[in-house]
Amino acid sequence: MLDVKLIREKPEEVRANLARRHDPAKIELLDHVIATDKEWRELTGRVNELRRRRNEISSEIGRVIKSGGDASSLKEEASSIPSQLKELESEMSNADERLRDGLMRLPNMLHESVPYGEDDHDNVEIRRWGKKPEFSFEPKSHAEITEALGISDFERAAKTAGAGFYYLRNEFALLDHAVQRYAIDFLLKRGYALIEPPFMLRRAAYEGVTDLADFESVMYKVENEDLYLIATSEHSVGSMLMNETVLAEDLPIKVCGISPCFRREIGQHGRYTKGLFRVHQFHKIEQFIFSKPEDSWELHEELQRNSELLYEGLGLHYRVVNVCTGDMGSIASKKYDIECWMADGEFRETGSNSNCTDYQARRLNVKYRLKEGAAPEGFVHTLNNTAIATSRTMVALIEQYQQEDGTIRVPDALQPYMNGMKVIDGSLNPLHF
RNA sequence: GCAGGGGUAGCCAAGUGGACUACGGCGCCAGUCUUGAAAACUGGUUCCCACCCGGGACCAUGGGUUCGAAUCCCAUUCCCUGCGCCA
Repeated sequence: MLDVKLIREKPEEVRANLARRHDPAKIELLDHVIATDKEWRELTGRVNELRRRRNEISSEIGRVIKSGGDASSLKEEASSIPSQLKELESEMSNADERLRDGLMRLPNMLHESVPYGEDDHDNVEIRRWGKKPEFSFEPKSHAEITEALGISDFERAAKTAGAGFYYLRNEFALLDHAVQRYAIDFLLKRGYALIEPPFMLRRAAYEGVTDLADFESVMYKVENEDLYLIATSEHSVGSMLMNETVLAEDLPIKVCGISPCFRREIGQHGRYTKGLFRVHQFHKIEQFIFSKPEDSWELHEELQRNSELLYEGLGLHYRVVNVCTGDMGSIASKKYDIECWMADGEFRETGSNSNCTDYQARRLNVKYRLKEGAAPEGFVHTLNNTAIATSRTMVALIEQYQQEDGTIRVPDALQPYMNGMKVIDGSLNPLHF
């Protein structure tokens, strides 16, 4: 959420920033917010004036009664106020609700280093690591490879849960855990606190961390409960400090969040949906940081280095793109995506690194103070970055490490987490169906 | 799930319809004093509107009763204790 004062004081700055997004609806929304804010302030003034009168008369009544006098004429004068007040207050809270709703839908201010562009084609590649894998044979997709090895079963998952689900078997399930432990150990060594958070959140917490439109297209809701399955541990880790004021000396708070992630992925059918690339559930090791405002841009780069080192440790060929203005979601101020090379020759997103500045913190009301006992200094900044999303990382691993005989080489860094296994060949406790 | 007790500012804590402008203490900020610091004293400490005076809101959250609610009523939520259930 943006600071409404920024919108009041520098509306042209906000408008110019919004214009970079190629989304005229957001400009209209800004105008709506400005008008609603004006309306709200006017109503607030009238309500406060009426309340002042009521308070005056009421305390006068109190004084008269205490001194044994007759307050009935004063009471009569006061009796008309509550109904007037109630009407004005309901107008005011209506305006307040519309203002808040508008503010919750206005996106974050984009950082000046975000490249201008219309959609993901305009994202700017800033780095490429490793070599494109060379094969003496026609490389296959991870779905083909793993089904042939008997370690994945997408068909039966479609039968029992629908498209976008999977049964991972034996080496594949082990690989899922191996990449998680690999990422966890990497972050533990760097001082990140390990947190396994709630896998469901209430709406009030959720609204603080996510774009409201996501509720329609992304979130699974639990029936008859005010609970939503989390789409990433970013959401439950981020909302952990909701309505709290932390000490500056405790910042930055660096967290390694681990959780399953659940996503409906409405409207994504047909977009590279075969196999494990786009699924309704996966595991993710997430990096999350609460920081002082002045530190967030440096920490954004630290998070980026962490992700790249993780992929380099796995020997995966990847590139980094600076996400352009037209491809940016509403929460982040700046975002880097990491894209790994896949067997069809394309680089596809496997992770995403965002500096959300104070946008989430203002929604969640997470502040910091300089000393114990001091008044709050301001809102913290929040950052989040994928460490490893198991599904997509495994797609890249399997497709880049596939061998001509249909087996998959296990990267050195993962072998300790795979009980020393060097090659995945489907021989671990095979299932004959 | 049932029964009882509770939630007051950064922390502790008083307050059961009008003296609440929420007592008091600790912490924190500023000033006075001091070579400097401590102590002492004075003012301040959350949010909103106006920002010059000032006004409004906030006692877990949301409603209600009343001229007036931290205080009374209802719902929700969280914590504690006991019982029940349970991996």
